[in-house]
Amino acid sequence: MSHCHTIISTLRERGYRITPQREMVIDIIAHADRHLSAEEIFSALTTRTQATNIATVYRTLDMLWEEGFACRNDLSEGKIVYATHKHGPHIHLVCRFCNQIIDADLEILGTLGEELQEQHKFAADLQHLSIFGICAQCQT
Amino acid sequence: MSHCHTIISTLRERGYRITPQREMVIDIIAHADRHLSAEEIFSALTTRTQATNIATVYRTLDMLWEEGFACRNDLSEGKIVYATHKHGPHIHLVCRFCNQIIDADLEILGTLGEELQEQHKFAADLQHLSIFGICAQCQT
DNA sequence: TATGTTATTGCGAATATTCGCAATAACAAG
DNA sequence: CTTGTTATTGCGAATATTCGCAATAACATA
Repeated sequence: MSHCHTIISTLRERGYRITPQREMVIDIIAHADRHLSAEEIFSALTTRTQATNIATVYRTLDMLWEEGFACRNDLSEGKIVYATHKHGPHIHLVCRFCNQIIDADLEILGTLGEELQEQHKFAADLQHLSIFGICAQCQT
Repeated sequence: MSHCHTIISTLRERGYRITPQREMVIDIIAHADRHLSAEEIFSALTTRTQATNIATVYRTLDMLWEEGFACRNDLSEGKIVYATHKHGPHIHLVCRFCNQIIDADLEILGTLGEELQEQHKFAADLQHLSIFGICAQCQT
């Protein structure tokens, strides 16, 4: 089953209604090779259908983010960008210069989740974690 | 030397000009007991002076964030909030329900910084790290 | 398949954030 | 203290994001 269909059937199981708009938004960000802004997603959407609206795009993206299927990064350049979590949970290394996103395995965090729970009674959602910094190419 | 003055003199050393507006914004967020939105900071500012503007507030907050003196969190509730890093670098545990921010010591991350450098050649800026999740009170 | 419930959409308005540019003011140097 | 350079401000416009509400449509049930 493709990545899109996995997301869609999971959403259905969780009680969400699957609308064409939601399917198309999921399809667009799942097949993008980089993070997209809401405006970019909206304009990709309008090439497929006129029955759409930017507010719906924002709502869908928020929902996907809350359900753990998209990441959401304020790159401090006037907009927020979105992408799907393609291959299961992982953390995002966001380059401040080129805005490239590198995926890293969750296990690099070691016992961080347990430690936060022990020391601060905090249930961390590490699947949403984005770490800002500078990537290899931009360190020159 | 107070926390505000430390920030201000460091900014001056780094070549920034210190304006009354900047001093007041720093003072406001440094003495707040929680994260403030730009609008809240702006209205606190207008009680002190009329010579001010919301765009300047945003620009000052961005600058403080870039220089590592403020954190900046998209709480996904329609606005971004800001606060100073009061007692040296630390990470922020942000509760998704009550928006409370808990400070945690950087050392809880262990060797994460080194590992990211080794495995991904990524120079992580861990002083800006915010981890979302659910705090103790909201876990009931 | 037809129907009822209610989540979701589209729209327009409200709010939040950034941008461009001319005027101002911080501060280094004389 | 005065002057020159130029970073910073204030303003208004542009853009980005959210909100309220009536109309629509997804889907469970019969």
